[in-house]
Amino acid sequence: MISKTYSPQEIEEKWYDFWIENRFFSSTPHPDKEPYTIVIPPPNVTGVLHMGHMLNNTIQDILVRKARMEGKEACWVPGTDHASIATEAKVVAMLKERGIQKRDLSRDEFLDYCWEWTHKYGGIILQQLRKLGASCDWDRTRFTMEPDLYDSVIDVFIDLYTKGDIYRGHRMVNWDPQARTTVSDEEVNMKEVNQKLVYLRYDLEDNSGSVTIATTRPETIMADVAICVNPTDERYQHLIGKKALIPLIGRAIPIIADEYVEIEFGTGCLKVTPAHDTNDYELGKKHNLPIIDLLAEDGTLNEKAQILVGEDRFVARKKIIKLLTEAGNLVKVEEYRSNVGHSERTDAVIEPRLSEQWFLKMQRLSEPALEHVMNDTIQLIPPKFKNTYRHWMENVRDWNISRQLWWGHRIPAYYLSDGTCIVAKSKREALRKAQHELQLFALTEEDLRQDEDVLDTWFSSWLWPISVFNGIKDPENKDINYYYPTNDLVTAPEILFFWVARMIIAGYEYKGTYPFKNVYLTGIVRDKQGRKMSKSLGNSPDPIELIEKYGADGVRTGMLFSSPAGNDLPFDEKLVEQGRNFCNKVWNAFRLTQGWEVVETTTPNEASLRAIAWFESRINQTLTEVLDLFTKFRISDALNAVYKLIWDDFCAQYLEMVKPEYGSPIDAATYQSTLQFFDTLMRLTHPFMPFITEEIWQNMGQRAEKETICLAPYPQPGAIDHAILADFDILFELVSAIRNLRNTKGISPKTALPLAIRTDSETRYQTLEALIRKLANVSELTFVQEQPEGMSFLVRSDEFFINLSGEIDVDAERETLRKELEYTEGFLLSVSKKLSNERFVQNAKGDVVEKERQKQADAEAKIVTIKEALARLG
RNA sequence: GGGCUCUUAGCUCAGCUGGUUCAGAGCACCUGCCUUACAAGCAGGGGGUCGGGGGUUCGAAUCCCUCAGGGCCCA
Repeated sequence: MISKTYSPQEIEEKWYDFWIENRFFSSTPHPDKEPYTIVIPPPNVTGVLHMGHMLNNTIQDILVRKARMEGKEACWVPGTDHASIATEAKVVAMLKERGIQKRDLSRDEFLDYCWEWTHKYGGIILQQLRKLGASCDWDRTRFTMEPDLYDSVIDVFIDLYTKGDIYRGHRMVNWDPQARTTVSDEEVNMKEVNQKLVYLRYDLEDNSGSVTIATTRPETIMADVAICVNPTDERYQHLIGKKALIPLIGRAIPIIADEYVEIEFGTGCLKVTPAHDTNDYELGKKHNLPIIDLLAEDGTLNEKAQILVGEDRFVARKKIIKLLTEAGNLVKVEEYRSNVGHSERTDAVIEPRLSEQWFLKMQRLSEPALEHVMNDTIQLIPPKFKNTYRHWMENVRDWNISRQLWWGHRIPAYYLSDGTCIVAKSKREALRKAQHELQLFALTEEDLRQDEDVLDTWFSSWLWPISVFNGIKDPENKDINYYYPTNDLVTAPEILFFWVARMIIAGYEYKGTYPFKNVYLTGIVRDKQGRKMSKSLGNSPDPIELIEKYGADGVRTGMLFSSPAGNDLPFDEKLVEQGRNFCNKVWNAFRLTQGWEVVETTTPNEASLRAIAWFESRINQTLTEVLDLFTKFRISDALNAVYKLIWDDFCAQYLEMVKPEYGSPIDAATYQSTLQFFDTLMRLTHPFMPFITEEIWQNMGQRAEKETICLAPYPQPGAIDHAILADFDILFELVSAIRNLRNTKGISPKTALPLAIRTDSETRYQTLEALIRKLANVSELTFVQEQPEGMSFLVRSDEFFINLSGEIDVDAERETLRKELEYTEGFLLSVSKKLSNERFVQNAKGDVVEKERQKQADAEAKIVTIKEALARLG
């Protein structure tokens, strides 16, 4: 006997192993088949599965499974990226536990630990994806640090450098003093914090007075190189050209004028500190001011500060206020709220810092990437992201691609002792270049020093759709030619610029075409309070535990129930519960059919014949709808349509129609049709719920040894008989009305009732008679012209009577009819008003007017029926 | 401060290029049921002036303006 509830645990592993053993998900180029390709957004190699991954990968799996069933050569490439900062942070923490400091290790030693970490934890997230049912081609698993992908990154760097797109320069960058590396603008989170705005008096060098400036960063005054006022500010005209003395250290700096200074802010006098503020840096360049950098890379003050050397910037800030107070330079302190950048990785306050970095020029590269999104060659879903994308691309800044880290692709630049820089694939290559191009024949490899920095992780993942097929190193290989451009990319909107835009750029630069046709941007999974789910907040359920509790299919559908593209998904375990319940529903429908005794000798009864004809059309109608929703990437809506088809139409209606009497067998023809429908439904549902559909599909008939629903054809819609669908809508209304009557009168569903119908279309009800009897438990069905004894009610314009001995509440019935009449008359009035409005008849489209006329006629007929019924009640 | 976006039932959302008295779905809720597939279920039911105001139109949840509030991105 089959279990009463569906038990996913026993089934999921069995089928996943079966799929893998038979390599159903592995793909090779088949020139005669249409390819369908997705590359996974590579998760951090150090990561574990979170709710965002679940949503994201469920959607990818649905798309790829459907394509596979549609006969396409489906290829979903999995993999991970090396995540420089995140991985280093974890490795550093691991070393700390073992009592080892990163700075005590050589680069190679440290990298050994990184690999150790990667090998230990690197596979976890991919293993977890299997639990979800992900149908990736695991043989193609890639990692951004594996040799071919590593080489691709280096080759691209050299290529872009040779083209003149990569340059080295001093720039103000975002410095994370805790991680001791640069981070990109995108990795800086602005947070509003309370600060102190400190007013400081600088005495003039000529003793003619003083000037007061306001600053939030008093610890940087030792790096001041000027004081700037607005040239139109009358208060300070007399000061321009004079010199002021920096408090505590007494260095003289000029007072200059520039429109940049806001007269209203603070005192209208700005201290200019080019090394420690981006705007000041620009101002300094404009006025040819020197640069004094008083911060070390760990955020402490260096010897250039002269005082407080070695103190952390925040400690120094407190201490210097005390010193300034003692020296009598402190005028006042105000509370001030402003935005301060924090590192996404370490949450340290970002320091604008001047340093030598590598940059990629974005202007030329971004042009095709902007154009082809705007003209929909690449489609963003939902399209509202086009605006955001354009805004970013039109204001794109050069990309700082160097990171002061060790774990990553080391920049292939080699320096001679005089600082000359040679970009080459290897030290040997660099040496050869130096010897030939610079005529330095005496040079040895010992004289070359490789750049210490690695490339930004995104500088490897932007090649992902190409490099996973080795399309950089071997541009004409079979795989890249077949699978590229890929079809769909599914990812989170937060990395639209980090990653998506840059992949598009790389696609056009290296393949001359788009990397993917559609970008589906999922929502962000949030908790009930609207907060983003994150590990640090601890507000996220463990996805694996969820799967164990509800089953992978339940979790997949649960996540999808309320997640239209681009909209956030407020997660609620109730959704997953609903998903599990759905599985159970399907399971029990299967149980029902398995319990039937089938006899070959009898033929289908009238109810079954009608039911089969109806469901045939109904299934085709839904199929058409689902396929259309898929083309619009409305996956959640597609699931909902499938859900309703199975639960409402198949289980609640169809199965009840064909279900034999208790203890009676079912005829073979009806049984076969039902199984056929079930088969179609399972194939339709398989992309959403791969495990349970495979289990049922395998058990509902004889299957060949290596047959799988994964490769069974996806259902295609056939003809829809709209007349029968319309008839059944009336049937359902009628059955509902009778059940409602039973409910309000307290009549058991087991009590059969006689039904009389007064109608102009008897044939319609004649064809439905068997079903009316069965679904509403009607004992006899007659057609009448006059009112018989009993209760009456309306469905559309037809009147129905049920003889309930002695239980008629005439007043209540009259009241119901009166309400119905009132409503219908109101309806008729509004329709008639519309039709008597000449401008409506003139302006509205013909079919709209025609519809209104139909409504008018229907309403009039209905009013007549109601009035007659009322008249009979007296 | 600039740009984008959103506001519809108690909750989460759907309602495309205006056209049924148009206001919908799921969950939640209420009533009655252990009916021989399923209580993770069955049958039935209530619930909203579509954020406020103004405008365009024969007709507005849908288009325009404005106000209020939320979110995201950028400075």
